[in-house]
Amino acid sequence: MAKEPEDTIASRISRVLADRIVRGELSAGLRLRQDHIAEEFGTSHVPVREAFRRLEAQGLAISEPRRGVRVASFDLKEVREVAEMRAALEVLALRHAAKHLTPAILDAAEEATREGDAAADVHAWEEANRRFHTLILAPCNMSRLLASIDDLHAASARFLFSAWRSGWEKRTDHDHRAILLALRQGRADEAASILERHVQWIGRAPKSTQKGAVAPDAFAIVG
Amino acid sequence: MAKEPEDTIASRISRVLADRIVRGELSAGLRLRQDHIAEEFGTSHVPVREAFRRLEAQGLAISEPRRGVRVASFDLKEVREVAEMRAALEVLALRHAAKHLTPAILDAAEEATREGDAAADVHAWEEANRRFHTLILAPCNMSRLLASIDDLHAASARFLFSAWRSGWEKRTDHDHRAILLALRQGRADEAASILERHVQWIGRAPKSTQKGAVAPDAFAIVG
DNA sequence: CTTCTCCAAATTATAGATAATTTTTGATTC
DNA sequence: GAATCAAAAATTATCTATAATTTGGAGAAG
Repeated sequence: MAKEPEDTIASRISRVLADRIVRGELSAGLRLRQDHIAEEFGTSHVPVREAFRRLEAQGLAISEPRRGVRVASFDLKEVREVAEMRAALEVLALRHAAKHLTPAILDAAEEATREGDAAADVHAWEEANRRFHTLILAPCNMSRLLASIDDLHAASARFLFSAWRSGWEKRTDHDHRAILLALRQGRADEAASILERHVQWIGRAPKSTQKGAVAPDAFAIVG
Repeated sequence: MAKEPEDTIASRISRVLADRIVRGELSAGLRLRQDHIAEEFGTSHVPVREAFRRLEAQGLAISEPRRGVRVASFDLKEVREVAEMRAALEVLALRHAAKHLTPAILDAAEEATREGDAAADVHAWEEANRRFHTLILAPCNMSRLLASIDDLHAASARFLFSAWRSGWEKRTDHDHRAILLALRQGRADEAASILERHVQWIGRAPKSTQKGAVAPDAFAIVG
């Protein structure tokens, strides 16, 4: 057993690189040299180039012909753009998912919220947050929509991690609970409008401090 | 001069293949054999594989490891999904674009609508239709959003071409004109809601006739 | 100190080879 | 004649080696 679900080398590489970029281990603008990466993964450059194409499509890397591939940079404008796209698409997904939501799913989503509240660091919080959103949206059963949302979520997480590089304090996610309450009571429209506002909080007036650091309070809700 | 804007062979291949898939020249389920394609384009298989990754990300092809790549199939459910995503994202784009629209842009969009009304075949109509949408949305200046809309537009066009394989009759696009009128009068919200309804007409009850052919009238508006 | 030339490094792409896997074909059996 | 299983062919996925092109910088000339 113990067979890995990643079948091609290229997909494994793109997954690992995407994770590193999102977590901030590879900083914006950094050049991704195919030969180095090939060496690290013990492969040739061919699957590496395929992985680059995938990252490019996800918006995590940009490729300039004959000049190589580098980690995509992102500014506040793009963060807002991603937040608005997520808001629009997650609302759509929730509208379709609502009628398929079961109490069991809502309980699992509530558990995810609790885990987020208890998270020790930003990575644990993000993992729980992502699970919450996935749980309530997946029942829409629209694969293309869910894939797009997933890519946007990764872009959001990247911003979140970069902003919260240092310092993390526990908080309680009231929006998640309000969404769940509305869903339990069958008020799907209200749940959707809370979700819309909730997601759009990302990238709102980060008020960077002197040294480029960012004030954590500006992101009271980053779901 | 006459230098082509496509710099890498891989991007050229993916563009040509995407066009063929959208136009229906490559039918759903067809296997894309890398060596054959490599031979056709006079290249090796490496850029072909890169092109495959791009097509996969666009949802035009699906790749099964060790079993190769085939043209993605699509059913009515996915067409509706794409239509709803387009509606959500185009509304978002228009809301941001509205304040940057100039009379010159609106005139160009009106000209595109006229060309669509006069189109001799479905390909000419689609080209004009696409130009209309691009013209009024591009000023939102959100590159990621516009790229997503473009991919969705390609998926829509694919469905349109497959449904309208035989038979094409001229029509007048009242929705486009209503959108332009609302924009000229500064009623962006109304323009957005017409656009939302307009785009969602795609994939509504195609009522296929006996032989799998589709009744053109079912797609009175396919924008 | 600026500008120019030239060289090294990196990317893009070609060609050919190999192992693994899928598909097809063919032979054998019931 | 149909079904089944094995051999053969085709295809994918990958590696190695190499050519062409381009960028970027090091060092020389003004």
